[in-house]
Amino acid sequence: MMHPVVRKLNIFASLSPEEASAIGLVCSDIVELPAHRAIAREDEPAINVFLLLEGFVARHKMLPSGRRQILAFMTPGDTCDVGVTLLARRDHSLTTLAPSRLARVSDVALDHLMAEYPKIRAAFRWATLIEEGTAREWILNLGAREAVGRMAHVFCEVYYRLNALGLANGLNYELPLTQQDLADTIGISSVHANRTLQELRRRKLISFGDRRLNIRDLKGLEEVAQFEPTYLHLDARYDEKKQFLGRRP
Amino acid sequence: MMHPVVRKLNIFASLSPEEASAIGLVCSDIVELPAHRAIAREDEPAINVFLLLEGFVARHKMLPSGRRQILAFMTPGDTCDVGVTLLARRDHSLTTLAPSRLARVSDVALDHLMAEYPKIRAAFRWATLIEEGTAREWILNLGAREAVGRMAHVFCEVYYRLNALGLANGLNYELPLTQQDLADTIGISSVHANRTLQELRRRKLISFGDRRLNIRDLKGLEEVAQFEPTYLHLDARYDEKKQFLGRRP
DNA sequence: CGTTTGATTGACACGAGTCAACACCAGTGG
DNA sequence: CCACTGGTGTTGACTCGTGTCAATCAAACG
Repeated sequence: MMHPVVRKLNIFASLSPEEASAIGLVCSDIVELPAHRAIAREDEPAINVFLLLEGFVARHKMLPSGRRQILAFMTPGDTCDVGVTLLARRDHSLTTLAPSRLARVSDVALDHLMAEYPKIRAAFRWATLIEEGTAREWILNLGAREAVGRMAHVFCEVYYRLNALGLANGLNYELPLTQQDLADTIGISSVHANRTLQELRRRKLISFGDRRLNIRDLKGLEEVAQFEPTYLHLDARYDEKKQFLGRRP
Repeated sequence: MMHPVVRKLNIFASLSPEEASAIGLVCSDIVELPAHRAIAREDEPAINVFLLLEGFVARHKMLPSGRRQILAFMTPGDTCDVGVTLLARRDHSLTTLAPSRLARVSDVALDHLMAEYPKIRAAFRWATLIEEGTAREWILNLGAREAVGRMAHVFCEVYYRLNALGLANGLNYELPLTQQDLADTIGISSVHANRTLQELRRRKLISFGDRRLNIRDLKGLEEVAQFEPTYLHLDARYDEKKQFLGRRP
C-alpha cells in the first residue's frame, strides 16, 4: 500500500522511491484518534505540523455565540499548516470527524525534507496553493450560492478530491458527516440542511446515509452546484514546470 | 517615504537597509492602472507575480449567472500569489478598485530574493500565512454572521490592516468601494447592502461616503462584528522566532 | 445639457432560521 | 431483559432576514 502523503503528492509529481521513503521516514510519530477528537485548538501555541494518513479531519472556528463554522476538510495525504510555526498561536482548531491516523512532524524535519528534495518542496507548494484555492472557492460557495447549490458543491469537491486519490468507489464514497456537520460547513441551520438533503434526493442527484454518499447523477449535481473543478488544479504537473523549479537544489 | 512592501514586511521583521534596497530592486517593472481595470483574469496562464505598491485591489470570481464574489482585498505592500507560477492557470481574477501602482515581478527574481535573504523569505511566508488566515476568516464571516455583522467585520479588518501600515488617519480611512462592491464582498444584494449601511449609521458606529469610511465607535463596531484580530497575526515577530529560521542561509 | 452611474426607497416574494415535537437507534446501566 | 439516555434525523408552523423589481433621486461626466 502506498503511503498516503506520497499518493497525494504523486498527483502533482511522480516521486522516486528514494523521495517516497524519505517522506515515510519523517512520518514516524504516529497518532491514532477516534472520531470527534480535538487535534489542536485555537489559541494554542503552534508547534507541530500534522499530516493526515487516514480518516477525515475538519478545520473549524467557533463564534462566542456558540456557532461553529467548518473551514476546510482534510483528506488522507493532506498536510495541515506547513509553516504555521512562524505564528505565535493557531487561529483555528482541528478535529477528527472519523477515526483517523496522523503523523506529527516537527517543522524542522519538514524543512529539511524540503531542502533536500526540490521535487517534494514543489509538491508541498502545489498542495498549499490548492488549499488556498479551495478556501477561495468556499468563499464563493458561501457568498454566491443558495443552500442547494452549496451542498451540491461540497459533494462534488469531496468526490473529485477522493477520486484523485483513488479513494472513491465509483461514484460512492465515505462521508462521515452528520447533518449538523454539513450545516456548519455551508452556513445553514441543521433543519435546513435536512430539507436541502431531501431536495437533492428528490431530484435523484444523490443518496446519503450511513455515513456514505452516493452520487446518482454527477452531471446533474455539477450543474446544480455550478461546479468547476479548475480550482483543484488536478491537472498541474511538475514535469511541465521543471524548468522553473530545478533552480535551487 | 518607505517602500510599501518594506513597510508591510516590517510589521513582522525589521529589515536592514540592504534588505530593503534588495526589495526595491526587484520592483523595477512598474504598472500604473486606473480604477476598475483588470490586472489578471481567471483562466489566464499564471506567469507574473504582482506586488501592490499603492491603491486598492480585489481578487474575485464570477459565476455563470453573472454573480460576482470578491475573495480578498489587497492593500499596499501585499503580494499576490507568490508561487502561483506552479499552476497552469489562474483560478481567479484581480481588479483594481482604486487607481493603483503595481510592480510586476517574475517568479525567478522573487525566488532569488528569498534565497538570498532568509529574513525576507520568512516575512513573505508570514504574509502568506496571514492571507490564508484571512481567507478562513472570510469563510467564517460569510457562513456564520448576518449582514450587519459581516459588513462591520469587513470594516474592522480593513481598519486594522491599514492602521498597521500607518495608512489610517485616526479612525478614518479611504475605502474606494461602491455599495455594489461591498455587497459582492459579503454576499448580499446591493439593495440590502444599502440598508445594512443605513443600520450601521443609525447605530452611530460608522459614517461612510465619498469613498471614505469613518469609524465613530470602534468598540461598538467590533462587538457587532464579533471581531477578533488574532487572525491577522500582527503580533507575530521574526525576532522571537529567529532560532527556527536561521537554519537555511 | 442629457447621459450615466451609484444611492435610496417601498412593496412584495422567497429562502432560511427558530421552536417544538416526535421517531429512531445505539449504548448504558439497573 | 428492559427502561433510560443522548445523539441524530424528520416534520410542521411560524418568524425573520434577504432578494427582487421598479421607481426615483443625486452627483459625476462628456
